[in-house]
Amino acid sequence: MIRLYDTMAREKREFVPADPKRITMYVCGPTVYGRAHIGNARPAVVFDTLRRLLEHSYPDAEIVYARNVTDVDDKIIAAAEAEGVEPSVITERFEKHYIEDMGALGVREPTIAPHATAEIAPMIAMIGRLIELGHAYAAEGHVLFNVPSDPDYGALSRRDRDAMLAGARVEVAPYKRDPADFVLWKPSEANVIGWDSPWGRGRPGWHIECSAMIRAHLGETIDIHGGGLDLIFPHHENEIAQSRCAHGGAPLARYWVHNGFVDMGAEKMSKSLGNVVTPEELLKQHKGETLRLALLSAHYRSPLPWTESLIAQSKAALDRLYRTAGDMTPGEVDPAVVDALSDDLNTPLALSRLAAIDDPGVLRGSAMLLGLLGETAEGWFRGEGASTDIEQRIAARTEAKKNRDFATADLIRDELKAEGILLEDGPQGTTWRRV
RNA sequence: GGCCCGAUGGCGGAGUGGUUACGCAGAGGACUGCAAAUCCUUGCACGCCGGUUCGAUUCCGGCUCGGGCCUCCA
Repeated sequence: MIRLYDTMAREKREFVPADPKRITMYVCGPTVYGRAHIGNARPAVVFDTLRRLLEHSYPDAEIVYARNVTDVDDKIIAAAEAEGVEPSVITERFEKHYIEDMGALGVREPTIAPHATAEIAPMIAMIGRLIELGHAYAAEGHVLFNVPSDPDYGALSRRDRDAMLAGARVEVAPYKRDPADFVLWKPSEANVIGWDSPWGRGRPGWHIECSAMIRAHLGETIDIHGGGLDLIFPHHENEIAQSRCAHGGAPLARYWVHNGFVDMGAEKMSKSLGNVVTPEELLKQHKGETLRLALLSAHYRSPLPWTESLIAQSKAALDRLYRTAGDMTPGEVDPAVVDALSDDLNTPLALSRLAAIDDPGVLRGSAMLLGLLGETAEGWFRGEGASTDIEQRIAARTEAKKNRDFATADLIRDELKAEGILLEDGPQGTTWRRV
């Protein structure tokens, strides 16, 4: 039995899929205008791990995991203008990077990756439906969702209208009927990317994108909707309002799962704060798997302080796990690991249980549920590349040792160490690894 | 200001009404020509003040500190 903390209920709930043969999960993906940072990678890794758990726990079910790509957005438009290229040049480049970066962290590609620009028709259809039903209105080329038309608005973020407006940081546009109304469709000037619509040439707002794509690919009600804590309000609140109002009250998602932030120092890592560190940079120094373990070392809802020490600890922990697992093929999954993950994806507890496994096959099989120990110990410790030279020098050292010429033996060992190769003398002879 | 979350040893981080995980780092020992790795042993914690209780790190209240959201954000 899997239990998940549901943000809507503010408590852990037993996960029961609506259809045990087809489990649907949607996670808000990247807006592809720049390189992802390690904070962006957290939801990718967390929900990738949840997906692996679902696949393990529901072997007979189809697990449909959708992660969207937002490829129309004002930041994309700005980036394209700055480079003097079409927006698609920007979005294709950064989507490619996103897939590479996440792939390096052991994140599998989702089942479906809908792109906003390819789904304009369903968005227009949903907006039209909301207008028909009196939940939205057109004004000066915009279409706005009328928040007061939805009595349940605010249920996810637990805010009432006064609270939402009290601290509003943005000026209220004059064409809004209500200050809380948000945009479903906005006009595009002639030189800006846009599509024809009943309300003129324009482009979709951010929130409608997810609602329309969920409906198109997964249905009116999905099992799990995921994303970062900062998306609860307004993004997910607005998604809920759009979808529920367009679908006669059907709830958008049965479980709302939100991950906490990666922190730099005391505050969250974010592009607007400018305190980001990217997988791109980190991968020059560290293996992706080390970064993945670091991201899984705290519970997904807790803040995760990102430090050099965390990376070093993760690396050391993986060295030990790989030493135990060796090159054994994956075996049974340890039920203790499944239990830990099944309790609201308690990855730190699962990791501690991994550390207690002696059997190499069971260890590898269990670790792979977390997307870890995916390569051989040989690959982890030695990497790719020729090694006959190394083997020859080790043989020379072994010969020197046999002659009790320890000066020569130590010289060879020191030389190799300077090249980043560490020798270890065991009962079966000398082995080596890269450090 | 409103809403929400958190505070655990040198670091990361679970968990629990009573004997306090686990990992990393440290110390000692075994092993080793010396190392490394491994194994054994080991020190170190539950923000503050009250309350409930036979007993609280764990439950309740207050406080302090930190963080998040309040229409850019994973």
